[in-house]
Amino acid sequence: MKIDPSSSKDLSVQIAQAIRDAIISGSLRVDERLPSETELSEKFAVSRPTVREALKRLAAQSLIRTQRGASGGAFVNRLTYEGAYGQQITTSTLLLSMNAVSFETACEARYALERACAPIAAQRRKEEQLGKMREQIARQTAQALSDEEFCASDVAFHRALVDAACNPVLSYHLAGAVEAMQPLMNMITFTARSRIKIVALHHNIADALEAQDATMVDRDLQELHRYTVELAADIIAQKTRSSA
Amino acid sequence: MKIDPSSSKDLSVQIAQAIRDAIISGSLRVDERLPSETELSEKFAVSRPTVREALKRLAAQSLIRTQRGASGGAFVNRLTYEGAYGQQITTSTLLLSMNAVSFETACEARYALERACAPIAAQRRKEEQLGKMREQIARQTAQALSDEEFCASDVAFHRALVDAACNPVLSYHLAGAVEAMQPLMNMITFTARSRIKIVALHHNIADALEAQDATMVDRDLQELHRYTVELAADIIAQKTRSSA
DNA sequence: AGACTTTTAATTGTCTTACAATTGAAAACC
DNA sequence: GGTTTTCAATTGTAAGACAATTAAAAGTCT
Repeated sequence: MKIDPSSSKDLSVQIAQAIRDAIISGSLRVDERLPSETELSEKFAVSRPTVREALKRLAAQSLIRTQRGASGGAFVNRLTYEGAYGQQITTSTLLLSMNAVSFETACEARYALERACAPIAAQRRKEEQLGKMREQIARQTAQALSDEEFCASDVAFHRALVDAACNPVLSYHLAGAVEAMQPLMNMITFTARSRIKIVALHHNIADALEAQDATMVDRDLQELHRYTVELAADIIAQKTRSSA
Repeated sequence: MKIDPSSSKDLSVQIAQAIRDAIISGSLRVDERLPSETELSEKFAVSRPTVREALKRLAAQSLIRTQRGASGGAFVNRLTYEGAYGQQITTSTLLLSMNAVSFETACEARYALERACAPIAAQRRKEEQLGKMREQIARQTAQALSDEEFCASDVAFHRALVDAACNPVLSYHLAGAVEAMQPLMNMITFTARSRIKIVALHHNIADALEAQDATMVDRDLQELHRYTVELAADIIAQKTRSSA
């Protein structure tokens, strides 16, 4: 672990990089304790605030966690699926919100990926995910939900569908695609009629999944995709009209 | 912008969160300059090192960039696709390496997602991506590549395939799935015979894409998936034999 | 001896002050 | 007017101090 003080890069960046490399290469294992901040500052020949800035960088990526007190210190984090989901979702959401991605583009990506999960999900679906899906359908049907709540329930339904594939890596990749759409979906106002149609499709999907009919699931997802884009197009048309 | 000093959370975490929220909500716009560290420390009533730790957290997520000198400071970053790709890939790679994901699981996710791009790619493929694919095929055929180089070229080929769908959101999501497999793929030794088979499939894929034959692309990707898993299974069997 | 309490030492979190390095802009000069 | 110099603002880094936290060690009582 050495750094180059003459490099153009900031010291805290170099130190963070050095520790990151040590973690990735495996020379620092999960749950292993890093040297104390004082020791690190001696090792790298920098001040403690500089070491701390480096550690905060790593903490922001949840590569390490810190604990106070005797026998405290910085520890290498296991990157859990839950943690990775979170990072994935915030990055995806930010990417979409900052780059003026069209609704069509984001929606196309989302449904393409979701349809990829469908055949696997149809094959492996368990009672647990089917239950979650039906639970969300019930929410969407019975209760008087706001548009935001309806949208959140929609996301929960689709996540259950993805999870039904029983492939955590797939769930991880899809998390970003599905959740990041939520801010865009929130712009849509779901009328009573459109809700009925969406819930009906959700019903079909859950039934088809239970019957392990991958073709049917795919068809309904396609229809849901088409209909969602149609709804969004209506909203945009309305806005254009009102501003004209 | 206020924070709660009595909260159980660290001040630098709270400050980072406050600024992050301001960015996400849009009250801080892209390329806008944040107040100087001194001003922030007065505003939040904390010391400058604490503010700095907060800023480093944000910089680690590339939400901001800093510049020294007069008229320097911290600026809100636009999260570019390139930047997001990078974060996506490192997170995905770390997730796979730290969680003992089986080759089959990761491979299934990757090919399922890639096959989702195929129909769109077949429809929209441009000369540019076809060229890149053929270029990588040529590399894989002609030159004497190490296993790592062959593998890297393979990744480049598949990224070109994904990019052919002309949907940057899709490319972003796939970047993690494809690139994160590389460390796992690097464990495979590609014999002359297996290379010939893989390159033949790449050829078929490129041809089918040019002919806009989505069905054929899908079939070849399935075969590539099957063959890759078979190769990996051989390696694992060899290792088990040699250790027994 | 065993359970409970107190002390202690290690470690991170934060503050203060200071100086170095960088850089754009204003001022001075030719 | 153009060039150079100076300056001031800002981030980067350093050093030292104290507060807060926490686990372990030491002490104490039953």
